[in-house]
Amino acid sequence: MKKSPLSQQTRTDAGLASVLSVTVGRLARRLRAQRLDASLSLGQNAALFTLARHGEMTPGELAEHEKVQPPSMTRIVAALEERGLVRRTKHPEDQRRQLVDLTEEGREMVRADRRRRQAWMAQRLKELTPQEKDTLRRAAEIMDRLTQA
Amino acid sequence: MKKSPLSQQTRTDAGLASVLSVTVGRLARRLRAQRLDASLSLGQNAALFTLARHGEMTPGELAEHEKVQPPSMTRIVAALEERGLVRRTKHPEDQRRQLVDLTEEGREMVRADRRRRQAWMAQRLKELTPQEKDTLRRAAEIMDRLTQA
DNA sequence: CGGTATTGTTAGCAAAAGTAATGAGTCCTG
DNA sequence: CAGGACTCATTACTTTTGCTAACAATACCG
Repeated sequence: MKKSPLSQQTRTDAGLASVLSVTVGRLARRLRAQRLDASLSLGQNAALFTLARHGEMTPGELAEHEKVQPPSMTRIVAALEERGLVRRTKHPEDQRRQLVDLTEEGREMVRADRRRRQAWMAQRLKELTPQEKDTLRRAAEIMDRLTQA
Repeated sequence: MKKSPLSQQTRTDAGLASVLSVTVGRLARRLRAQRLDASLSLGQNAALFTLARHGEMTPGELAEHEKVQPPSMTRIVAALEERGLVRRTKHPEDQRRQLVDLTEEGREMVRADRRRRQAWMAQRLKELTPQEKDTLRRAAEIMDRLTQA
């Protein structure tokens, strides 16, 4: 089995941290550039996605989850609301807070976005073996946990 | 074996594409925020890292590799040169081109950065099993290939 | 030679996220 | 039960980071 250049730098935790940082940064840029139609920004998509996965939550929780500062989330939510993709309701027990949730239109957008992303990534994914895709699947879960900690 | 919420969305290529996009975006933000001292931006680090890995190359090649446009790389290289981390020399056979390479100081910075990142990530990585770290290692290589395609 | 292509840079701009300050609402304590 | 401290979201402003377009210098080719 041929040793790839990368593997030589990932033996240590520090090496893995470096490689992962660089790779993740590059892939994030690539994904941003890929978003053909300027339909939704990456952040907007992420918020929508999170709501779809976890259900309604407050802007603050959403910001915490996405690892952005509250003002950034305010902007994201405002943009999504303007487009009718989310709805804001007052928190029943605390008038300071709000609850953000997807509208049916928002849910459809999540589905549409998933189809759209496939246009670029599916080409790449198609070239991967099932094992490699499985690796990515499991890595996504692990990275997800990393961001939470 | 308990089924995680994520796995339900990654059965299809499109689902995997979505999850990966969101997770990668979030982790990239997290990493950016993590860069404690304002030592180097993510992009600067990535360029440095690439030079450390592949040796000297022209700004254009570097831009191509990092998936940014040439003007962006101009700025990154200028910033690195100003700090004495890289050196620019004229290409021996083509006066238009330049060759960018690390200085010894740059090499030390790569090492220092690796140690610095470890401060945050090592905490997370420590909680992972060897198998999980291996998954990340292999995923990094796969994602690396994805960005090249 | 003279025109075209390529490489890198400069200039100007736009998107996205951050910090600091503000307003509204809640909670707690004296 | 009033006043002060705290919390959540927002507004205002700045920073970061990348882009496109236009340009200068060099190389290549007919």
